[in-house]
Parts: sequence; structure tokens; C-alpha cells
Amino acid sequence: MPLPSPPTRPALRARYEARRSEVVAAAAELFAERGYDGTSMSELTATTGLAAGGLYHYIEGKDDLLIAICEELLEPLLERAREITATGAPPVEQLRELVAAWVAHVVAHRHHMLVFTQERQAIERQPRWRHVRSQRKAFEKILDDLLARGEADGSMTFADRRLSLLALLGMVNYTPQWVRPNGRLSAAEIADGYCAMVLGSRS
Amino acid sequence: MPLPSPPTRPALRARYEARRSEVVAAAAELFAERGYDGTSMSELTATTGLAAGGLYHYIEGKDDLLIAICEELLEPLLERAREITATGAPPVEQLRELVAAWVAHVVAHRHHMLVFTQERQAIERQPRWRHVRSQRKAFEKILDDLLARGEADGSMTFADRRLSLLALLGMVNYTPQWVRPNGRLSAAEIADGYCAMVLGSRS
DNA sequence: TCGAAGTTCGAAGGATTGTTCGGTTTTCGC
DNA sequence: GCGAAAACCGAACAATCCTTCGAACTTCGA
Repeated sequence: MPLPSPPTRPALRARYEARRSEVVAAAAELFAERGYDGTSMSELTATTGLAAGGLYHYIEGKDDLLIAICEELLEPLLERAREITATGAPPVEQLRELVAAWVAHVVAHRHHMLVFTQERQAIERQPRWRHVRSQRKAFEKILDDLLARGEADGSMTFADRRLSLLALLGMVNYTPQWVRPNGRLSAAEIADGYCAMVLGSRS
Repeated sequence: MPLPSPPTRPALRARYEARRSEVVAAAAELFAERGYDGTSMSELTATTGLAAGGLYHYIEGKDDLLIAICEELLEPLLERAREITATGAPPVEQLRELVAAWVAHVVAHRHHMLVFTQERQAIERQPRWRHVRSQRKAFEKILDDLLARGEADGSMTFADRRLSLLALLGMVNYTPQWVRPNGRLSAAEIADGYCAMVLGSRS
């Protein structure tokens, strides 16, 4: 079952998708602030300017928004990660590049990320959540493989590689909870700091 | 407004508190699994065995449970942190001790911790949430002061002390999302790994 | 054993929520 | 400018959900 009424005329398709993305962005901001279950559809109609009926022109339901937020967040990140690991650069350089892109992405899409990390239970009770899960798993595997290659060629040393991976995930996932736009540290500085801790601070 | 009917007879007080704590524990497990707003009171009556009316004998309302979970989690942790920092031991040793106690606490109370970290929005919309906030702030200040003392006496080195603090918070807060009872790593091993990363892995 | 305090029940109420649907207005292609 | 597709409205619906309340049952102290 696709969207309630996706336009068939190609010329209108772009406008439709843009408007839908606006709705998803508004939902991300609201969900990040009040929580998924804590946000009512009437709050969403208020911030989008659309009435109830108009809103459902762009989404299948409230669940749909949650999945859309996660996919909008994970898809470009996963693609960038695959680009970086395909360069053939040394593992340490790849890691620095990947963490930099990752942190920048997380900071730029704070609201999406907050929903992704804070609404795990709400996401997991959706029927379509398995796709989100597979995307997250794929990203974590890219990271783990990268650390494994660095460990194998001796350019990285870990007391416990899996723990270092989990620690890195923890640091980055926590970032949107404290980072502010125009904050003291840039995304690149934050990423550098994280890499230093994971790699043992021997630059 | 205290609880609906706290028993005045001292002999019954203990039984009452114990039963209440059971209810809070059951709520913590449910909230951790399904989310606060995603859990209905009827699910709570099902797992506690109490009917609706009996349940409200021990709690003021659903909000009360959320606050109780946070306080049961933070109070003993904060007390332990104060004990450790009052010993006068060298900062590095105090940090190792504190992180070990912290991780052990987080692992032992996974469900409470998951509610505390995942239901931030639900907590912040409660009227009584300021007490929880002050306890969290107090704990973070203890940690920050400890790092500051270590930096001051030269026993610790940070590229950016605040970033190291936030990274540590991220690692530990993320732990309950992946840790399993009887998992591969003990709480002490996890804590050691975290300390090594924050302190620069020069043991 | 008696009376009171404590505990539990479960149906009912009041409020909110996500979603639908018929109709109206706007926009686009020709 | 005409007709159809698209966009939008908003009242109404069905389903939950949290909480209350009066009554019944159990336990304790004397």
C-alpha cells in the first residue's frame, strides 16, 4: 500500500516530495522535543499549517512518520560510509573521515537523530522497523570491519575491539543531546576528540 | 500531597514500601521495553497482579512511577559518588573507583537506566522533574570536578576536558542498550575500558 | 474475638487521540 | 478557459486510556 495519493503527473512529483519532507522534518522536531507518543497529531497540524485531512494526504499514518525520519537519517549516512570505505585509504584515515562525516551528519540532523535514539521502543513496535534495523546493523558492521582492519595491520590497538566500538557508538549517539548549533566545538573538533579516545590518543 | 494512603502503623510501613518498590520495578521493566507512553496502566495491572484500584493504592499516578524510577536510580549512585570523592585518594584512583561503581550500578539497574535515558521527554514534562534534573546535574558536577582536579595536578591530560566528560557520559549511558546479564564482559572490565579511553590508555 | 486500619476490587467516567470521508478549493495540462 | 487531477478542509467516529470511587475483603492489635 503506497501513499494515499501520490501524484501521477511527473511535474507535481517534486513538489509533493518536498512538501512531504517538510512534514517529516516538522515531525522530527516535535518528536525530538515531546516524544513520539507524547506528540499529538493536532500538534503536528498546528506546526505544519495543514489540517488533519491535508496531513494524511502526505503520510500513511503516524507510524509512517517515524520510519520516514529514520530512513531520511540513515540512508545518506550509510551511503557516505560506503564511499569512504571504498577509497582504499589506510584504516586510520578512513576512520577519521568516517567519524567526521558521522558526527557532522548527527549534528546537522539533531532532531532526526534524537528521534532515532530516544524512540527505540516506538520504532521497534512498528511493522516496518526491520528495514531501519538492517540499516543500523549495516552501519555498525562497516565500523566494526574498519576497526578490525586497523587492528589486523597494526595501525590500531584495542584492549577490546568490541568495547571500543560500543563506546564510540555511545559517544556519537549521545552527542545530539548536548550539542548546540554554533556551540563552542565544531563537528570536526568533536569528531577528532572521539577518534583520539578510541585510538588511544597517540596521534 | 503524599501517597493516597500511606499506612500509619509502623509495622505495616515496611510491607507497604516493599510492595510499592515491586510496583516501581515492574513499571521500570515495562517502560524500558515498551516506552512510558507506550505502556498502558492495564499492562501494569497485568504484571503486578493488582487491579486498577489496588495499583493506585501505592502510587499517585502514572507520572509518579516515572519520577520514582529515576530517584531509585540516582539517589544511591549519587551517595556512592560522594563517598568516593570524599576519600582523598588521588584523582585517577577516584575516577577508576567511581566509573566502576557507576557502570556496575547501570548494569544492575538496566531497566531503571533505560527509562532514565530513553524517556527524557516524558520525564521533563512532569511537574516534579526538577529534582531529578538536579540529581543528574549534581552527579555530572562531581565527575567534572574530578576530571578538573586530575588535570590540575597533572595526573590526567585532556585535549578538551568537557568533551571527555561528555564522551564518558555517552559511553556509560549507552551501556544498558547492549549489555546483557552474564555477558562476555563484566561490569569491571567495561569500566576499565572506558577509563582507559578517557584517560588516554596510558595505564 | 471485635473493631479499625489496611488492602484490593472492578465497573464507570471523562478526556484525548489517530484516522476517515465527503465535499470544496486550488492548480495544472491542453 | 475547461476539465480533471491534486490539495486541502474539518467535523465526526471509534478506540483507548488514566483515574476515581464506593464497596468488599483481609489483616492486625488489644
